[in-house]
Amino acid sequence: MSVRVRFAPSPTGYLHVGAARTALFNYLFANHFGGTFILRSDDTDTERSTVEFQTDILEQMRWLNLDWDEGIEVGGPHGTYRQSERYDHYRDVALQLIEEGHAYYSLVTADQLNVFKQRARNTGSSPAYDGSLEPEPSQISRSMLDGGQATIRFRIPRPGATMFTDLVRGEMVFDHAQVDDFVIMRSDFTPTYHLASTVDDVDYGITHVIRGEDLLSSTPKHILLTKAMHAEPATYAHLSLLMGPDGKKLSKRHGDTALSAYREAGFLPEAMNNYLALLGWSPGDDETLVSMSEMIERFDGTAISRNPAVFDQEKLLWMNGVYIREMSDTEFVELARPLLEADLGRSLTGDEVSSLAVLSPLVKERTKLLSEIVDQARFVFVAPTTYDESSWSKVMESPEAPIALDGAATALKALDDWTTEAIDAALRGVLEVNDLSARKGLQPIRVAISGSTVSPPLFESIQILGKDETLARIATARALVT
RNA sequence: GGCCCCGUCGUCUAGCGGCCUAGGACGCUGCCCUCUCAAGGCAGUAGCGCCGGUUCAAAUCCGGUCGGGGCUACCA
Repeated sequence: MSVRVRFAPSPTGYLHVGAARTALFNYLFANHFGGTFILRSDDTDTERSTVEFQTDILEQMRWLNLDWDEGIEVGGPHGTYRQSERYDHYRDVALQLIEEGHAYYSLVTADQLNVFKQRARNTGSSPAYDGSLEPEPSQISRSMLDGGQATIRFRIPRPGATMFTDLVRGEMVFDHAQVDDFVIMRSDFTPTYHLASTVDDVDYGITHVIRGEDLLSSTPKHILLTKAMHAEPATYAHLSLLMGPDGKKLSKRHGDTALSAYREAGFLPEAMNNYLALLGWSPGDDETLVSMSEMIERFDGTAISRNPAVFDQEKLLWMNGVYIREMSDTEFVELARPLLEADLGRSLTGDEVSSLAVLSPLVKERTKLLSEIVDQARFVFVAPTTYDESSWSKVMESPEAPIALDGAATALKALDDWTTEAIDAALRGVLEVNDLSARKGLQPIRVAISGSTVSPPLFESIQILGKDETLARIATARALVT
């Protein structure tokens, strides 16, 4: 039987990094076994679900290149893959479960349940609702059921226990005394997550359910439901949760959790995938940098870690830098150009695009975030209007500054061969004549042309800038030096 | 409170009874390279939560303990 897995987020929030990792693991697992990766929308929470969130989820999935073979928007043999459009079907299943004695109309109130749970807490017994508060069937009237009061609950067989082998955690046993007679249909006759999700897993032929550990204790419910539907339960794999730097479950207060925020900050999807994969999975052989195809080849679901992982932005940042450095200059220009144009508020001319291409390998080397490119490269396209304050006071107020600037102006003006090598030689000549160290003599020039003591390599920068522009900037800065 | 999961450097992890004086990566520190910043090279820093047991031998197996996390909704 071929592998069929699904990622089934509920559109009640943006796609966050933890969910993205779950999606990734499902994707890798499916592709490793040549199976099918399905994207479904578990949107039974009509109160909190929004199209905005749904759109974000699809957008981020596509950005990460986690292509799904079946599901939302791409279609498949099971309709729209949105639970909100299958309510009739879930009702039929629920009614069938009642008919077969696996479920019942429940009239217990929230208040009664609270008392029940509180008493259980006080006596130290199980707080799982066992159906003991329901009225005698003979006392249930038609009007009670039609009055919108009744929910439908699944009847947990008691005594009993559910056992299953979790792919990452091994043998699991849950005593039914600890499992609630849970609601499968709300009083407004809409299905809950447990029902809809399980019905879909059965209908769609899901073979492996790979999801977060927060659903581990709900698994007995899903297995019992599946069996009540006369189906074979899937194999389950529960992934540990992602934590914030303080060891608490990753949430907004730890900073960005929305994947879109990482995209906007300038992270590459390749880096994101690589980093996320390492959170809870080991490719073996002490390797850290793993391409998507290598991950697919190695990910068979066996090397998944059981312990929770802290989402470490520092390492992600490092990895992003690695991926940026590894990309071709052409790719880099393609990514950098729109960023620069947005910053400048205009299109780049053909000559400017050429300059960017020459500059690319230099900027690429010192970029960890795509968003940093603009600050590094802007000076090539527009002369500094202000100078970085600390840069200026550090080098332009030194006694060497005017000497260096004047020397450079003279030497460069006389230079006809505008190559990096010639510029290098000319400027070093200036250093020698004036007995200046490279540090003392070159930094003023750097500040003059780039506005800062930090910039791409000087000689290359000057070469790209051109003679006229370079001399103009040196003159402008020189006029401000006393 | 009940049930469940987890516990190796600060962080992600390798480790499946002797190969471990515990390996790799990020970070951090120092040195080298160097026109700045990066990148790169080299070196260093730091860990098996604790207690007991099994064994000739335990990070690895068992029990307990402590700590962290999850679930305990007509949310998913």
